[in-house]
Amino acid sequence: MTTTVKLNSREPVSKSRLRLWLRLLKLTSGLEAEVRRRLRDKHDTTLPRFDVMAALARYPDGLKMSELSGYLKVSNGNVTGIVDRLTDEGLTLRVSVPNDRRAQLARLTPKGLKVFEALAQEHEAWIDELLGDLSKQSVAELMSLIERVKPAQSNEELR
Amino acid sequence: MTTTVKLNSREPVSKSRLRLWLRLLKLTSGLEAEVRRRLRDKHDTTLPRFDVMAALARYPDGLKMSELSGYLKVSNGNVTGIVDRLTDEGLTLRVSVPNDRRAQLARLTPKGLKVFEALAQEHEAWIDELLGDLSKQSVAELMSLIERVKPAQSNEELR
DNA sequence: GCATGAAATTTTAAGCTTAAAATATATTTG
DNA sequence: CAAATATATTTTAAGCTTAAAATTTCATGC
Repeated sequence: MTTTVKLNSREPVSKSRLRLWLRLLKLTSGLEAEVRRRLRDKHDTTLPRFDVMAALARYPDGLKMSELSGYLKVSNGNVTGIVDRLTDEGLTLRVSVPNDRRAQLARLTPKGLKVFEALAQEHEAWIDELLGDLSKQSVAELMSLIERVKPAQSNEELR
Repeated sequence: MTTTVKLNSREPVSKSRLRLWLRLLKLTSGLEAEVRRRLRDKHDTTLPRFDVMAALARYPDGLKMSELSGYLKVSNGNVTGIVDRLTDEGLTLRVSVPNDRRAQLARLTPKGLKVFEALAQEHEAWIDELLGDLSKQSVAELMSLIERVKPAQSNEELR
């Protein structure tokens, strides 16, 4: 239940924070690249498409385009394109909103839901495999350390 | 020097690994977005440009285009475009390699080096600020936990 | 009711990214 | 040495991403 660590007191903390950041970035970028690769090679899809489907799966009644982009923290124009392409493939559709002809709900089609559920299950297995070196304890320790970084939680506004 | 953690034994470890992964991704994406924002707003540049300059700063004699893309783990065509634009701005240049007319070295210009050094100094301060909630100890603990994940180190080949 | 401003979305322009094709040069091999 | 193969790089096509401009519709105030 404990971790013991040697501290290098010679180095200023700003340098070790930078090294940690670069390591963190290398780790997440590498894992993310592997997930992208598998999505492409095994399922002919992409991470952005997966993210959009995951958001819509969580909201079965659909999300307005602006809600979707807010939820995913990407631009409006961005989701326009992704939903366009998902719609071309029959995985999503746009539903008009009563009493507001400006807005539209994006929704998963039944096919889209089915595709996403299979994808999500595989995705969880991939992560389990890729993080397989982390024991339950290490996972818990990492989670608790990560939570200490403010922007992680109050992700809303950093500016 | 120790960390104590409550373990939720109810949850399968695959689920907690997935939650950790999503948290990690949210943290690094948020921090990276903030760095990109500052590079753009304060210095009218981008993270890929910064990464290329950082690589070239580490190799003052220059890197072949393929070495550069290998070092940064991006495609060949990718660095072609970035170096093109850096060269347009007078920050890099291409030097032909003796005895091999196929290859070219990318190098920082003196101006490029000056620009990068200022940028790098600010960048380190940003990271120090953004990770300011992590004590020296937390940094060391995080680093040691991260190192446990295999792909982080043997980044060469996941496939 | 009509003008004005606000809100929701799409379009546009520019850059990043990749895989695959194309080009140019080098090396190997018959 | 000529042909085939390998290597280094660029080009191309498609998708992702953003900020800013453009469009459409709604709400407010006169």
